[in-house]
Amino acid sequence: MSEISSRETLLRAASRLFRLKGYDGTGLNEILQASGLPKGSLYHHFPGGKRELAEAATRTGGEAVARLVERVFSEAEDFTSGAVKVCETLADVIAHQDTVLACPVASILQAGAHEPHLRAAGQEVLASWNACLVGHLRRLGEPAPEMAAEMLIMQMEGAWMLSLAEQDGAPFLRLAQWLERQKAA
Amino acid sequence: MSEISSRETLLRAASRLFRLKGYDGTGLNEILQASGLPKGSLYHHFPGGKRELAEAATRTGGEAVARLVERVFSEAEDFTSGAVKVCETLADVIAHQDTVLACPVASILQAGAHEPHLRAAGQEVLASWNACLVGHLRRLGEPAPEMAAEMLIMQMEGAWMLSLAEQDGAPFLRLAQWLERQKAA
Amino acid sequence: MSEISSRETLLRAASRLFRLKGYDGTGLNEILQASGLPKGSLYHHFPGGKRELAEAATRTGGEAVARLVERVFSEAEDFTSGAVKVCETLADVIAHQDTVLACPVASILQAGAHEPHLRAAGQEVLASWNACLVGHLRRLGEPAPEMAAEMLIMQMEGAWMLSLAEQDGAPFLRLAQWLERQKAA
Amino acid sequence: MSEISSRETLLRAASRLFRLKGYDGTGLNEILQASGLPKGSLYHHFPGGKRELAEAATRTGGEAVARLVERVFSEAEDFTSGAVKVCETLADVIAHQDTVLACPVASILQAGAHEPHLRAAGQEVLASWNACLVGHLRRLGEPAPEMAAEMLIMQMEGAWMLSLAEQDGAPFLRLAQWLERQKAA
DNA sequence: AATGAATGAGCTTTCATTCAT
DNA sequence: AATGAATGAAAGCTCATTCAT
Repeated sequence: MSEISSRETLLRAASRLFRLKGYDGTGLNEILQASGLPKGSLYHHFPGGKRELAEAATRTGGEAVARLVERVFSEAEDFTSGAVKVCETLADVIAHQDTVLACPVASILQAGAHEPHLRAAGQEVLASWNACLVGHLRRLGEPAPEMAAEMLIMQMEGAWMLSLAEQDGAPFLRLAQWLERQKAA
Repeated sequence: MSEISSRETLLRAASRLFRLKGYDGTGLNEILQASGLPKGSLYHHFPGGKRELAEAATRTGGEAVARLVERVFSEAEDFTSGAVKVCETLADVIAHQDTVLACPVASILQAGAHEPHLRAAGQEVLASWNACLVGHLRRLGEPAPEMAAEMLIMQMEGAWMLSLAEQDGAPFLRLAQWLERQKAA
Repeated sequence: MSEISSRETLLRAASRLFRLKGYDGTGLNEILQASGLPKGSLYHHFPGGKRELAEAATRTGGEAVARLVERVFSEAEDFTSGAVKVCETLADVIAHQDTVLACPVASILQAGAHEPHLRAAGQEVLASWNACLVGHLRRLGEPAPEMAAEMLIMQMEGAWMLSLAEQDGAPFLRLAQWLERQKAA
Repeated sequence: MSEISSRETLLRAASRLFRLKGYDGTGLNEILQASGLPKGSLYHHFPGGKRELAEAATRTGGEAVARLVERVFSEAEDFTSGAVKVCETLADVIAHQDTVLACPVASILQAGAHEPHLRAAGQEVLASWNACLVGHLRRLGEPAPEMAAEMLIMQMEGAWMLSLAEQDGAPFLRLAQWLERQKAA
């Protein structure tokens, strides 16, 4: 029980900090301190050290986004309404944070050059988002589901980057607005 | 003469390494070694240290992209053909690198949480891209130039992130393809 | 066990070196090398780094002097004989060193301008000497114990400074001689 | 003209900073910046670098004290009144500083262990004070002029150290008060 | 599945000094 | 008697990790 809790606590603190300061900008001590766990406990839950913790945190963060997409598109009537709802929800999540956190994938991809496992974890998460979207778009009869899915992911990644720069979720709202206009046209 | 060259050399090495491994993932020693300069010379050219060097490198990298956009859109006949050309060129640039480097803005924005100057530099570069695009789109009679410009930037940032994940410029080519289809529709 | 020993070793080496070369003149590497301990171990025992180490070393050195004063004055029959004995003992200690070390307080007080904690540590040590002396002088029926205590401390600090300049403990012997003459008068 | 001024400016800034932060705690850049002189000018006026500058600054600071002693004792009618006046003047000087500066000799003596020239400079200054005092005391018919002179120097060095600790010139006033009581007795 | 003391390589930065002009 | 760019050694400190318990 407390075991699960420890791992979970560690993962939550790590995910937040990696998204806040990046993989290389976050120290292990910082994570331990934020999670209130004893110093030596990290290597019990994550024998692979910082790398393994970051992989797991990336997947954890990625799954949260995947769940959001899954939930929204399960009830969506078409591509546009689903995409708009996802963007609005992300803008809302960001608005409730005091600091805008980066996309969990973006925050560890940069370290991919010296940590290939992290790049692989990022690729997997992106692939999972893609698979989730493609499934729903196919079901909704979208003409080119693969392309539409990848484009939405690109746009969301871009909106997330701009939100990070502006420290405001507004780019997601502008993306939502644009998606609606595209449909109207 | 050699002064300019030293500063330039440092800037070039720094820009490449920051885009390869991120701000926090790149050590000063690494940059010095890559530029072949002696240890003490960095603080002569950049008294503000790593931070100042990264700011300058970000602006340098940002200007290169701005020049590309400017050159392409100066000769473009409409929004789509310009956007497509820019994407194809970036895909081509990436294809000629042995490792895919991140967008110069994305690579330092992550450190913005603990280095506000870097976030500001990233914001400035994004704003300069935006201004450049808006000017051309207005000239080309694009109906909503501000929105179109921001959307293109979002899509390019997203494509760059996916390219980083895949270690291949293909996402830029798929974005170009999608842009052409949008126009046809 | 070895923990205590490590901390103690570090403290001893630091105390000696700070008194020999001053706070700012002593490097951490020097202290580590003198104590034979590995580089990373300092921050384990003294998380506050050089500052914390110097504070502790100052108090350690200050207590040694306080113990000497306490021991001598416990057996002294009057102020003068106690003061003379303390001075002669210090002169003897100095004669047995190959280099004259500064007073532990004087050696860190100079850095007080940029390290307020060190000034505070020095003040505390001086106050402890004063309290110790005042207690004994009161017991011995000295007419103005506070003034006599402070004067003796001043004279000893001065003698220590002259000893440092001459690299010889003779000033303490001359102070002892003067103290005896004063009484006779 | 400007040559003399430059050297003088440098000396004044150096003297203040060495007394404030000690020899090893003061950087050359700091001195240059405080004096507003160009970077390369230091080695023209003081080819021996930091060491030579500190030697000269020590002598400069020492002479100021010697002049004070000379002036006061020229008009003094006996040892006690002269000593009291010197102490009161120093207390007054200190009261007009925002930070208490160390004795110019004490501030460089600590570095004597690795800079023998500095120790020598300190010894010379102390000797000059002693000579000045002995001359006057002999003239005034003081019974043991050498001993009285050295004792006064010791007491003043000690008072200066306590003033540094307390960041207040009061110890000099208490020394003056004690000197008067001694005479009365 | 837990701990925290211990480690040494690495970090960014400042240092006193030199040298070509 | 002047300059300021250039230098590399050394500074204090943090890092991810290991290991004995």
